[in-house]
Amino acid sequence: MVVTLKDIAKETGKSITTVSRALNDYDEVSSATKELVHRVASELGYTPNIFAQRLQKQNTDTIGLIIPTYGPRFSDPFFSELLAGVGNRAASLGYDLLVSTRAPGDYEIEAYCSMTQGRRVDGFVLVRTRRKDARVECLQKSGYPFVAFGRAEENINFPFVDEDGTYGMKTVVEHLASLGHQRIACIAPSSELMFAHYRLQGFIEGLAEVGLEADDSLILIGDLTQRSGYEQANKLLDLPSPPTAIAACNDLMAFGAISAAQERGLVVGKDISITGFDNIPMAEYSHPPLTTLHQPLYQIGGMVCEMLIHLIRGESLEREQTLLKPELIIRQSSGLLRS
Amino acid sequence: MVVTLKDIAKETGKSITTVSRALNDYDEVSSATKELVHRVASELGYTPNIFAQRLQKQNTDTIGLIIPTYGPRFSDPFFSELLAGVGNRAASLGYDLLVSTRAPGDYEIEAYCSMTQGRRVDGFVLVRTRRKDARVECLQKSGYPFVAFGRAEENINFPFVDEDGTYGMKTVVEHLASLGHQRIACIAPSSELMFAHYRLQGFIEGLAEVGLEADDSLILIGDLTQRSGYEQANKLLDLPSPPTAIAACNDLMAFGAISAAQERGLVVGKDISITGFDNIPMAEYSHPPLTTLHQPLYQIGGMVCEMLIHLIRGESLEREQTLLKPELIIRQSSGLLRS
DNA sequence: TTGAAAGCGCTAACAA
DNA sequence: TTGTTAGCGCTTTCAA
Repeated sequence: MVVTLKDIAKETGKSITTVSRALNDYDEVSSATKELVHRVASELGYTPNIFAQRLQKQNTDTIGLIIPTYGPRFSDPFFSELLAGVGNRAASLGYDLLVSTRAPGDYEIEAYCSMTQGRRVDGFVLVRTRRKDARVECLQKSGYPFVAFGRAEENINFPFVDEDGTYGMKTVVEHLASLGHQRIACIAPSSELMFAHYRLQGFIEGLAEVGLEADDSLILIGDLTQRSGYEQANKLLDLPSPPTAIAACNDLMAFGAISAAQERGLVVGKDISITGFDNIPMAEYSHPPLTTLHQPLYQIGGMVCEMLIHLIRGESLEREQTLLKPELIIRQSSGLLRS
Repeated sequence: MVVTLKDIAKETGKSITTVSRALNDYDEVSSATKELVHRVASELGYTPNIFAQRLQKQNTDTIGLIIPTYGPRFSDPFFSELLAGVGNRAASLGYDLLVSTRAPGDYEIEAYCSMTQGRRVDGFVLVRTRRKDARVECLQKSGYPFVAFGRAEENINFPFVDEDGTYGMKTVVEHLASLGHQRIACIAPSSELMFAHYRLQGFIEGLAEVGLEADDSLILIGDLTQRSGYEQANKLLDLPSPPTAIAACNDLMAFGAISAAQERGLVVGKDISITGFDNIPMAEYSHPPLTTLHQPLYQIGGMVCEMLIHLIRGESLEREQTLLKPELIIRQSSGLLRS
């Protein structure tokens, strides 16, 4: 039923070896034989058995991506776009993409172990690096190639693509300060997440650069969801002297903050300025449209994937580590301080 | 370097066969041998070579999921949650998940072909069925097991889980009518998508049931994105006699419609009612919180995945086809008609 | 330019 | 209860 090399060999009167060589376009095979073999192969509808190939070649032509799913109702537009970027690039380079979804924690590492020990994949794309990242340790120990979207702490070295969150948040603070804001709050995710660390650092440095004092009561921790943006913004707005601007560290939390402000009758962009980070497609059509920092997730996914495949193939990387400058997109959610 | 059965055989003095049988817990192996083999195996850090197993067993223990990515900036929270549901269930049942991302169209079918012809997966999860669905044809022809999230046209039969969109939209229309709305508009995706077809049908039937006339000028086509919700809502609001309520066929478009209304100074839930469908997590924390229909995507992903694995294992399904009743979640985006 | 034969690591039919 | 042997479909020496 399923066509194998053997069938083609029988049909053409050649040996299995010759057929294999012809199909793999070896130089030593005569062009007549090649043509014959190819014709018969396509007539019979031959497709190689990839497991036989993989067993023989001891590789998998597959890359692994383990998506950290926060919460039971995991629904982050961030990952859709990244996944599309990784997936499409992998396909175009002839690689399969094995995806696993795990909540961060113990079981997450098991997923990596089962993929590495079972040699199911040739390498990994690692997303959303963390300060003390067991995944990085695990992969470095196992010697598996991987490329991360995100950096680690200074002393740990690996190939990555990352956006310069520090720079990004600085430009946001600068922007808000230039609009006259002096009490600027920040809703940041736990600094356990490296990107959050860098963004928060940018927020603090940004304040210093424009000559504003950092006020700890204006820095709250969120969990990246719209809900937590809403909750933390409410806390900020309840302060005796509330901020006139809120810089959220991602768009989703910014949306939540906007809802909280609007619920109190504030006009966002006038009474209060709120900014995000990521520029997810929704940011353009929210009310008001969101001032945020653009992150080209689809492209980043592609870059990371391509770097990984180079690594897997033993090729050297043009750049081991890339830091992208996010672009500030000014929309109507930020505006002049009302005097 | 890599430990194989051979190594364990050498170490224990048993044959490769016995070792294999011991590790696979065959009855006929003496418990002493089993224990010995297991001990040595774990001492040596043995893990089976899955490709050898798959070559031998002629199966893959892998299921395929091809995500249709609409547009270059694919960012649909819908799929994140579904993916998590499928992925987690697959993992817990011992299956790998091979994901491919393709824009609907010609290349999409290629992805299915390469997965089927290469026998890379044991079966497929099919998402977002379409009226004339080349994927269904392709899979039915190839005889590959698959389970869909979504139905096809009446004459085509396959296992699926789906939400009853017709019922859902009827309850929405009923709800809006009970609030006094008479001019109710609908923003629906192209009826090419089966779920859109059912939802639109529910909208129309719902109008009839409450004794309202359907007005074609109040039914516009969107593409599921926030942007198109925004654009279509603007068209509706520009009508000489604009609707007092808009039922969008998904949450994202509802958000876009809300933005459009708010931009004109309308208070959503008072001056105009706007509803969605899906109840993505954002719906709860938007401004105003969105009246919508809940779809348990995570659970649906799990169900579909589990059904597929039953099918792959040749087990019979408890239910071949499941239709879920979506629950209406009433929030503040819908309210009494202003007189 | 081609073919025979070995082997990738595993499972399973058959024999002992 | 265990071992021998064959074979899954492929690639790759080695020899002709």
